[in-house]
Amino acid sequence: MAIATPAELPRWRRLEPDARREQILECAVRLFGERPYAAVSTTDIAREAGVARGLLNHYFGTKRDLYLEVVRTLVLLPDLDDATVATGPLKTRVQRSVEWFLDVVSVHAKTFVAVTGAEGVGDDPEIERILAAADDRAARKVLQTVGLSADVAEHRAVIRAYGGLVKAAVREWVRGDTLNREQVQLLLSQALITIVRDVLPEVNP
Amino acid sequence: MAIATPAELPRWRRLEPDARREQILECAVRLFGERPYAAVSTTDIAREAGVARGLLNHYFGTKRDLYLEVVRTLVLLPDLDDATVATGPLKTRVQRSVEWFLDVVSVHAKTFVAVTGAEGVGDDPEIERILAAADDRAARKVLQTVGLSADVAEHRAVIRAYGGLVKAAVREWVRGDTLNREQVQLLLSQALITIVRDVLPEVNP
DNA sequence: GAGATCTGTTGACGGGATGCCAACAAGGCT
DNA sequence: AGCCTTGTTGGCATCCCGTCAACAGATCTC
Repeated sequence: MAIATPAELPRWRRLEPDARREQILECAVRLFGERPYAAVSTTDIAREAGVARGLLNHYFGTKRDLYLEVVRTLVLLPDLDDATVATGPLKTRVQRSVEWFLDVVSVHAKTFVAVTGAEGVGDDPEIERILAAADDRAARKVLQTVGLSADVAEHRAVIRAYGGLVKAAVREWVRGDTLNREQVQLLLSQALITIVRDVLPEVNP
Repeated sequence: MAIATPAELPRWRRLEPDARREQILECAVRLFGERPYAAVSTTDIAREAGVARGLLNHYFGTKRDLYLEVVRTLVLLPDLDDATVATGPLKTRVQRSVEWFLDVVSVHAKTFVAVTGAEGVGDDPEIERILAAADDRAARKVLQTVGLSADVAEHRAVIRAYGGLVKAAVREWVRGDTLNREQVQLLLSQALITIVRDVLPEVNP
């Protein structure tokens, strides 16, 4: 027996602002993760969330603002476990640090590649800023892990550049065809060791 | 004596398809190099080229197609001079190669950073493909310069990853605040030396 | 439980950008 | 001079986005 149909049932449900915002954001993350920015319309996101298009603007401002929120959500990396803050010789610390990072990445591999990948013409200062902040945070962690101060701006800059190597290497790996994890680990470890040993001491003002 | 003014002078000049195409492409390169994709309208490009908007579609198809053409144009790097194909010890060859590269980059610095800059979420397969091809070309050049075969897929993959380091480092430099050219050169040289010496031999199948 | 109130949500409007295409005209040919 | 080729224009139809006034769930009051 079917449930009795009420004469009037609500056409839409009311949600707490935080809940609604979260729900919309989730849909946006999914869609922006699948297709390029321009290929995702606010109509798509609204439909996906089962919501009027105008509501996106109400909660996030412009489409671009929503997009920035998505990026901010995706670039967050979990903090380094205290357990993995290594002691011992440089080589050991570096290797363990790289291992930890690859572990983390391998979980969110697809998303990670999507976020750090896709380089194209048309610098977007705002996005640049967000990613730069994330890179700087990562650089501080790396310096801390290998036992150096994170307060030297030049050192952080070098490590941020090293981050470019990390991303590119992970992309080669996750894309699944060209390098395997061991090879990536070797590359990243050797490079970081050289940087800490031979480069950082020279860029110190 | 001034030239006699004809009663009617042409409202527009006819150009050879190639010439017109080239002219439009130049304007597109300039604008896309300055602002993000979405912030450049076809109207802007058309106005800049002194041409009707519809002509862009006639020559390039969609705005996106024009954009891809711009990317293709920008990622081309001049070939390595034969003169700079170094002989001598590895260290010398590497350093000269890095120097050459930085020279090239410093000319197109602004554009280079714009092209290789991070766009953010939303992998664009087409652009990915174009940039990957360019990276692979660059990787072959590097391998050739340091005197190795470019036929080992794993080696090219490692060097493509190295390209990530190069781009990130150049960005730190060109952005003008964090690293200077000497520091970048040191970083890139040391890293490449380590890669050639300690990494490539290990990833050989 | 009926009405007042609050506010989350809708739907339509205006501005702007894009792709398309038929008509137009510049420049060469006969 | 008139014709022909085809590079070029300009307007139309469509879609996307931001705004905002009006609507209607949900809650409170009496």
